[in-house]
Amino acid sequence: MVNLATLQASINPFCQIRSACYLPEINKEMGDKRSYPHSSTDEPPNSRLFVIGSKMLKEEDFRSAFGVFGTIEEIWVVKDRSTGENKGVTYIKFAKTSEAACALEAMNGKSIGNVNRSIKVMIAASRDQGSKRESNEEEKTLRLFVVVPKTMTDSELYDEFKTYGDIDYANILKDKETRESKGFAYVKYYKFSHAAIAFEECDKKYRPVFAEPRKSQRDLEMDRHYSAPRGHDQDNYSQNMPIAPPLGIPDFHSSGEGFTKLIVIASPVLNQDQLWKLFDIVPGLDYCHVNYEGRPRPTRAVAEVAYTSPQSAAHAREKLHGFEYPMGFRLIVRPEQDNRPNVFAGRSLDKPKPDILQIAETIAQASSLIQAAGFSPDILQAKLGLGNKSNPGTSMDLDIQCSVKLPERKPLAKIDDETVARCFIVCFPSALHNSVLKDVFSRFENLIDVYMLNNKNCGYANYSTKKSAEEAIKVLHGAEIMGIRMKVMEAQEKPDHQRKRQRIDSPF
DNA sequence: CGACGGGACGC
DNA sequence: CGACGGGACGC
Repeated sequence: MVNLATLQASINPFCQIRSACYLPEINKEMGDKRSYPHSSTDEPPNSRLFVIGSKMLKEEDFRSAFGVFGTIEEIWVVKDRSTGENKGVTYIKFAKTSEAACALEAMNGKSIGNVNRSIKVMIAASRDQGSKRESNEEEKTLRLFVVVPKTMTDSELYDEFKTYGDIDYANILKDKETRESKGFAYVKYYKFSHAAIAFEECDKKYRPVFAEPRKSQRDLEMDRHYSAPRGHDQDNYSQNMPIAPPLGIPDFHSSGEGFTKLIVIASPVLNQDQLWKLFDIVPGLDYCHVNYEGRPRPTRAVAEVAYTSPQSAAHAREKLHGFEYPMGFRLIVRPEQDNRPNVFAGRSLDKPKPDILQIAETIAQASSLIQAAGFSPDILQAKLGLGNKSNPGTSMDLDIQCSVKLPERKPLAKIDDETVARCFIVCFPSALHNSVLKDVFSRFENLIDVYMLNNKNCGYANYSTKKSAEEAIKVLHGAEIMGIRMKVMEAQEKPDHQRKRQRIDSPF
């Protein structure tokens, strides 16, 4: 038996228990589908429990034990169809996911009614999948998949969602090469009830869903076993890492042997001349050819960069791989042929780490480039670890070519600020890249997000203050940026049916 | 002259 | 041990 006190004690603080005032409603007649449209489905997700217990337990036993956690929509004690015998399993449908979560966490393993045996409480599998269980069951109740503004960082996401419970990790998905946000993220909690509260209470703009579980380790091993039976695996544990480490900038210390040609992945806003100047920092540049990939507008530049000696190529790779140029884009620099001769096996790499003199030299060499490209030298210094206090953002300013004078960049909006003003943006003849948009529109404070619609030349910039949107319009409307003509005007209100419900914080 | 985004994890 | 019933034209 459990009493209310033990229940309360076992319920976590993030889970709001329904008080007695809800009980009369619970006690009214059940099974009325018109008032509980979801009672026979699993909506909202993970709101239906599957309870294994004694065949002696009656509906009322479940009602009195589980009713305290919230609104029960239906209790179904399964009986044998022909004999009518209680089969010892029961479905309990709650109105809310968090209610089911609290009930599960509090009641699993407890005994109820007058039966001196513990019950087992699980999330009911959806009706169509029968009784078969996911290989890694728990994950589907702990992990949310959310849409996030492109301007959001991992730690902002973490801070935003930690208000609902203890977070295992909060990872924004990023392009493997450019490291730009893809605009969605996983947030994993340690407890189902925390994930459930986040699912229900977070701002609707995040469009949360419970994430589909990743393939289990066993499944992955099976796959590997049948496809590529090579070597040992190294990382199936990343899903359990607290916060994804920034992808290392691997292998800075490659030997100066084996390759003279590099493949460079870079921002599509860079032209061949800019890339040439950058790679020409390292003596021995032979040529630099650029192609642009991505339709309808380029999403990246792919350059073939060759040096006259392997030492130069290795040096360029070492200095420039992972370098953020421009803001938001890390260069990817790798040998054209990555199946290098295995010089690593024989001897250890005794090449020293770049020392302070080398770095200083690089900076000196870079200065002319920086001048030419319109960067400020202290940003590069900061980037290479010598720098002064300024610009903690560690990213470089873009070389924005603009027909009008742009203000300095300003802080973005606080992460939970609401959009109060929107600019409608039209680019002609083609859309500007995200990183350029972000740079330009963040010159007016409190930018929330800026984006172009898919395959269109128009988009929106969202601000949390009306003043900024107005200033952006005043400055940018009619301007020409990177050769693109801009129209920036006040956005019409969304049509009614697409307006998302937003929190209303204003007292008025 | 353009109007309302986006959804899956390195093998 | 242990996985899917019942209801059914009304206000």
